[in-house]
This record gives sequence, C-alpha cells and structure tokens, in this order.
Amino acid sequence: MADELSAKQRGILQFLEDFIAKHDYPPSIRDIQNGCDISSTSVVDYNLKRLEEKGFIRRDREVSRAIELLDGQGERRRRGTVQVPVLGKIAAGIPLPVHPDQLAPEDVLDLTEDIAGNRAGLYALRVQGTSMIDALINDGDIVILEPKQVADPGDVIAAWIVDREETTLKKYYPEGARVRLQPMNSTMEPIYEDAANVEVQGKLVATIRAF
Amino acid sequence: MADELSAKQRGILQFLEDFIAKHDYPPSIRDIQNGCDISSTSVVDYNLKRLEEKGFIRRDREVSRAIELLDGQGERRRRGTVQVPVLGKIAAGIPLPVHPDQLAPEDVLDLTEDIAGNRAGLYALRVQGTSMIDALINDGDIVILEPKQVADPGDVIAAWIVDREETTLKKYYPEGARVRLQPMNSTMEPIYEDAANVEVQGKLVATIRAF
DNA sequence: TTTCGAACAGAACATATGTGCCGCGTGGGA
DNA sequence: TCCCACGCGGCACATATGTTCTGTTCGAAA
Repeated sequence: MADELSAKQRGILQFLEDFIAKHDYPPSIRDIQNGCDISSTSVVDYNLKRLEEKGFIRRDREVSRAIELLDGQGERRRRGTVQVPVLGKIAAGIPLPVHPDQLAPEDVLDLTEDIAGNRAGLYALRVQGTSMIDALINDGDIVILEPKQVADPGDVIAAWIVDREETTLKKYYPEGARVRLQPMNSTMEPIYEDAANVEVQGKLVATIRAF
Repeated sequence: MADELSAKQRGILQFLEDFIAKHDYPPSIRDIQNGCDISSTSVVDYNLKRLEEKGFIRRDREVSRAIELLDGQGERRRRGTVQVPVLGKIAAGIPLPVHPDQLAPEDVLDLTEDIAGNRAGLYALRVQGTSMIDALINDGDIVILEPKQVADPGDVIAAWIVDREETTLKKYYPEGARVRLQPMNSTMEPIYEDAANVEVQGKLVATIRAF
C-alpha cells in the first residue's frame, strides 16, 4: 500500500490541476507528456495507473481526457474552489491555533475565489458564544482567517490579548508603544492595549453566516 | 444578434451541465448526440457552433471534449457552484425588488453549495449604510436572499415596514394580529408591528463580509 | 410559384488519443 | 551470479472523436 508519490507523479498531479484550472477540461495523455517533459506516452499511462491505484485520480478507460481529480482518499474534488479546513471553534477564552497545518480539520468548507481571493493557507473557525458581538460576529458564524504574525494598519485581525487571555477580532492600528483596537461596529469605542500585550494571530479574510 | 436559444440548444446546454457535474469532464459530440436524442453528429456540431456564437460555450477546435461552459456573456463559469446575481443595494429606505428575475444583475457572485444550499432563485444585495447594524450586518456586507412572500416563524426575513418605508432584517415571529421582529443581536429588544404593516420580502439565507 | 437560408440527416474523412507490445537499464534479493 | 520487478522509451495499432461534404426538408419572403 504505497501512499508515496514519485517526483514524476507529483509533477503530473500538479500539471493536471493547472491544466484543468486553465482549460476547464482535462488534458490528454500527450498533453501531459509535453507539459511534464516525459519521453513517452506509455510512461504517462504507467504513472496514471499508479495514481489511480493510489486514489488520486479516476479514469474512464477508452475515453479521451477522462481524468477526474480526486483528493488521495478517493474523494471527488471540486473545481474552481478553494478547500478551507474548518479547524475548530473560536471563543473568547481560547487562543487560535498557531500552526494551523498541524491540526486535523474536522470539516472542509468549499469557498469560491470571490470570497477567498487568491490567498493561501486559509483556515476557518466556528464562532462559539456571543463574545465577538462587538465585531458584528454572532454565535455560529464562520470566520475565515489568513495566518499571519504581523498585520498592516487597518487590517481586521484576530488578536490574542495576553493578560486577559482573550481572543478578539478588531481593526488594528499600531500607535507607537500601544495598539488601538477598533471594533468593527463603528458606534463603539476603541480599546487601547500595550503593544507587548497584543499578539497578532491572523488576518480576517471573511465572515459567513448561514441560516 | 440572436440571443434566443432553440429548445434543442437549451437541451444541449442542460446536458452539458449535467454531464460535467457527473463526470467532471466534458462530453464528446457523440455523447451529446446520444444524451439528447439527436440524429446526427453534424446537428450537434451545428448547434454547438450556434451556442459558441452566442457566448454560452467555448470550444477548442480539433481537441476532443474541449468544451468550456460560459454564462451567455462570454464569461467563464465555475463548476460546482451556484451563480447568484447581485441585484443592487439594500438600504434602510428602499424596498427590495419584488421580482428579482426582472432586474439585470450588476454583478454575479459564485457561491458553493456549502453556503447556498440547494435553494433556487437566490439573489444577493449589497448593504449600504449601517442601518442594519442591529442585525449584525454592516455597511458593505452582502446578504443572500431567497425570494419568499410568506415566512415560517423563526425565519430571518427581510421585512418591509410599510408605514415607516423601511427595510429591516429580523427574526420573524407572528403573534396573532401583530408580528414580533427580533433583532439577531440577542442583547437587543424586539419590536412589534401590526401584521398588516409588515411585508415579507424574502428569507435571509446567508450574509458574507469580505475584507 | 420560386428562392433562399436555417436546421437537419447521413456518411466519409482526418486525426487526436488511449492502449498494447517489445525491449532496455538498473537495483535488490536469492 | 542470475533473476525479476520496476520504471522507462519507442512505436504501432485501433478507435474515439471532431470535421466536412452533399443532400433533404421546411417555412418565410419575393
């Protein structure tokens, strides 16, 4: 049960993704041959068979360009969307995961580029409780975050307030030694924290509330 | 400049959608022929040329199964997503469009089924102003609505308050002759309106805020 | 009526494309 | 050492598939 992919197989997989993203239909074997600088169609065929065995693609035999991309577990993949892992919950009293990659996603959210933009490494969290109500974020909402340790002024960030052990979502304005954290609800007053007391944990990309 | 599609052309387009949704790769001309009960490949070819002229598909000549689905305006379509038209703005003082179909969308938003669900006829509106802040909806947010003239208790609806000429987004609880409209921010008090003074204009499906 | 073009039928044609077969290195195990 | 699976190269082959050509039908316009 070999789950390992050879360099050539990873290259083919990458080429498949790019080609489909570009053309909206799968490449032929000879397209792959040229795109990956492979010497023979039979080599492509050989490696496609391996990829199919390992559950990364599915092929309909005898049909041109009949390659479907799977995710390595035999699951169908969606096109034109970004898979964003839902890593867990976010509440006032718990810090965000610092290394999102290390967590097993409990769920996956498909997002279009309309929402996700071209950012990479995004992850999502479910909001638990109403502690972020001042950020116009309710219990049950989903927040999409881009992992970041530094933020630009004006970014909406997820900040960990060290001494209060609290996560908050606010607009970020560094002002010398202190930081102004402005609620997104413009009728509310900003709070000020010592710069050393604020840890930037990520940048807010979007929030989604479904009913 | 014929924008009209014949029944056969609509059938082919439908078949294309279904086939691609099912297989993740486009059908061959003969697949279309069989799937649509068309007598000859040349008829398929003929109608595909028409569809291409009208901007519903794009084809790469001489390449098998090289059909891309477009949206009728020559724009690329995404797969596994729902196209939701952005019909305009929503503000406190303007009613929602009653017949969304009749408006030309100023923009199109791609949504995955994760967000849109399986509902049909959805449309989106951009929120202008902060008048919906009590519904945790900010200036610039996008609201996704399902057209509906009647709502179930507990639905979050877009309601037109007749005498105040005002649009509001609230949870809907009919209570006999009056209606309780509960803000989504649970710390705020509900308002009560005469049932005749409340017009249900649609059901809120989701809200999206992108940064 | 005639004319003309849109839509279609049927078949032949050219080629794009998946598949199979034979063979060659190479490296590890018996 | 021999043997064999693995990964690969090269090529021929069958066919899946897009294209094209000739004709037919039908309805509207002349």
